[in-house]
Amino acid sequence: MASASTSDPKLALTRERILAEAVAFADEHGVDALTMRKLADRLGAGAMSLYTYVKNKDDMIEGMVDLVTAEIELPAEGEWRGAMRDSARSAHHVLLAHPWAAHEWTSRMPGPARLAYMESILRSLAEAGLDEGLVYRGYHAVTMHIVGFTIQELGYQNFPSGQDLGAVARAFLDDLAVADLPHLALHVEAHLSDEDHGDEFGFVLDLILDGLDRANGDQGGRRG
Amino acid sequence: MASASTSDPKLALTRERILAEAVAFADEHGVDALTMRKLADRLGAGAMSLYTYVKNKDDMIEGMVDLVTAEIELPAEGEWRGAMRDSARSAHHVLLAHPWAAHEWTSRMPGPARLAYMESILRSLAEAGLDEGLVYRGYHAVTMHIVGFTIQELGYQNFPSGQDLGAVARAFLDDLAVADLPHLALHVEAHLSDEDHGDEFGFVLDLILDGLDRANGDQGGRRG
DNA sequence: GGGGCAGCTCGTACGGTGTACGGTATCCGT
DNA sequence: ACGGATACCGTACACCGTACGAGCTGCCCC
Repeated sequence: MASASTSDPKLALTRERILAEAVAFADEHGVDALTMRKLADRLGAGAMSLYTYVKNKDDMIEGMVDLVTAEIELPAEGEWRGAMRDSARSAHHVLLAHPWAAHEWTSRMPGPARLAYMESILRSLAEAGLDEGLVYRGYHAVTMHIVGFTIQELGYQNFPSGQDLGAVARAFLDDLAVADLPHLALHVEAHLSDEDHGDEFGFVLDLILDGLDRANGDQGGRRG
Repeated sequence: MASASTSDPKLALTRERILAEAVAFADEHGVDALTMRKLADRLGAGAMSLYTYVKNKDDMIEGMVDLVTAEIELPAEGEWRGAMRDSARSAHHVLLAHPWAAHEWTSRMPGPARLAYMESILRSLAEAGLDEGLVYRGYHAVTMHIVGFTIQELGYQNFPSGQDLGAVARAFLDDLAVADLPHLALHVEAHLSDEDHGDEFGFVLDLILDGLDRANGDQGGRRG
């Protein structure tokens, strides 16, 4: 019956528990608000106790990113386009569910889960029969799209904090010399009345996958 | 003969001088090492004096990002594919020259220079005759690619700090169970012997631009 | 000329951070 | 029973962003 969520004093400290609680905290309050003292409080421990399981704060955040990465569904075997799409979409969802993670992802060394993730993408592309150079480029294109797009997307919803985009964008437009920025004004209006612009993430992803497919037909696939 | 670079006591404090010096400092030591005290020292001023010209540190970094953005060459009028490519390449160069900037770009409100930049991309796409929905999606695809790709690229060279990628990647591979990650091992080897993989940035950019072109032919361009 | 005021400069101080260090408590192998 | 490892954590330190208010100018209006 006892919930383990906040400060059950009987629960032993472990690296896993620390990382899980840190992820939960970052999800709730943002990674900037995460401090060793506050996290320790939440775990019912002293701040310095965490350092038994964690080298330092950077190491901890690295571990958090890896924990999040482990949630991503890896590309299945078989038809590569669909598998890649599904996995990319899963990564997109996971990174949106932990809005701080994409940003950290880009500036830290990969842990074991992320290495496994990288491996799986590369394998999927290689087993699709892509030319070696195309695997190299395709890997960059796809992963770049996944985290780049998500970061960009999160940027839009993080502008102030919490309130809806509409009010912000409105104020934004009113403040600036809209007359000088007509296309931007239109674009923001489009954002306001979104919903029916559909699946942007998938749109660009398909541009990339189509391009890889086509490039492969031109130079590699046809040759074999 | 007197250089104005570091602490000429006669130079008046201005927002422009502060931002320029802050950018220079961040270029040299990274944005994490940038503190108000150290920056003030460099300017031959007291830390609190900066606050006359800058609301707070966040405001300052916003200004720094905007200053950097102003270096980007906007897309020229005329043939849109070439113009977009040139501008994207310019943005890519600028963001590589200020390695901290791409990361900040994604988490801060745009200032005047960035608004102008956004406007110019949107205008270029619109004047290319793209369908309204394609302008919306194309804008996101292109800008996402520029900063996403650059961030990813910088991630690779920021792993430790300063030393060359080769040694790091080697150590990296040796540590990990390479046998379990064969495709990743291959990929890292490819990174080690780079130089001839060519223009990755342009490769993906072309995938996107080609895709937009094609999508426009299918639904918009043909109709008009 | 003089008095006031506005704006720039910045010393000091406060509440916060990450974490080094050393002390204590608890357990385990002998 | 006891010695040593291990987990825990209180205290302290250096450093951070920045609120506050005191000093110093230089200008305007009487």
